Amino acid sequence: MTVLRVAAPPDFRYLPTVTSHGWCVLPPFSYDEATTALTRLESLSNGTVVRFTILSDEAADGLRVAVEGVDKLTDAQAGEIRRIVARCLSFDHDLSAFYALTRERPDYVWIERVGAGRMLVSPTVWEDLAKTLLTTNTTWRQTKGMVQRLVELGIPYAQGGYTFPTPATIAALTPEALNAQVRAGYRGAYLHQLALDISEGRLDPESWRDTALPVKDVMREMKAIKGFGPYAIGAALRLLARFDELGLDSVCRTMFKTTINQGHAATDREIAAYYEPFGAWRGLAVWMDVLRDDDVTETDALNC
DNA sequence: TTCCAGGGGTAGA
DNA sequence: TCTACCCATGGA
Repeated sequence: MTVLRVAAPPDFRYLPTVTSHGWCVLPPFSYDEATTALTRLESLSNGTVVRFTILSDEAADGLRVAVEGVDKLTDAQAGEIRRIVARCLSFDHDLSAFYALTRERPDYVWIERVGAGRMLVSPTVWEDLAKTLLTTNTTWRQTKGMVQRLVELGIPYAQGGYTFPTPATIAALTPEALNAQVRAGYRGAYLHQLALDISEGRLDPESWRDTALPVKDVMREMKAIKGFGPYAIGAALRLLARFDELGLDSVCRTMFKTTINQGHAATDREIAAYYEPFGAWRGLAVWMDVLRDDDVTETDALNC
């Protein structure tokens, strides 16, 4: 086992980022609530399959990353793992403009105080899209089951678990074979088509990371993906640190009803009006309200 | 049996 | 833009 020390940005907070939503318990991530360790299996670019476990190292203002699966890490492998960790924990995300907005509203000052706002994301946009698709019109429990069965199509790690399968791996299956394994219902065909479009070069989700690319252009490409409607687009945009869409789902609507609207159900239009003052940050503001409600980060909710 | 879940596609107005 | 209806899956 090799331990890497990874420096984090000054305003980075480990726990609010790792538990920013349910991704931390979807393989190839796993989360140990007792130790707050975040673990992930990854196939490095030279084919080495590693398992790395991230812990906060507050004394060093950074992270401690324990890497297993390779006797001695090369500099290139260590660099790759550092880049993956930085990406998954949204190191490069600048929240200062959002925090400036929240300082004007007493109900939202807690966000900057605890250092929330960064989202846990996957190393590839493909993985985030696939997982987002598997959250649509289903329960969190079933999402976890579908993702577990999906990663069983990835590369196995000797001591257990799998890496996330590549688009090419999924595209190489027939839609029927894919769904025989994943049991994703009607979503299976959408997932297969997404993998096919990426692996054959018709869709390049990684290009969406370019911050110079207007969000409207990203949304146009997302809308063309079967299975991606308003919720999935908003959720996927949030993981790309673009918060222009609300991405409302049943969790958001329930939160709004119970904690903001005095128990009264609101239309999506009314919810949108409430978050309008947050402008381009509204998608993050609504998710922070969900987090404050604590339905998403509580162990029961994650493990149900 | 029916309902519904971190909804979305399609057809028709 | 809106509504009605359909869509696999599995737990309640």
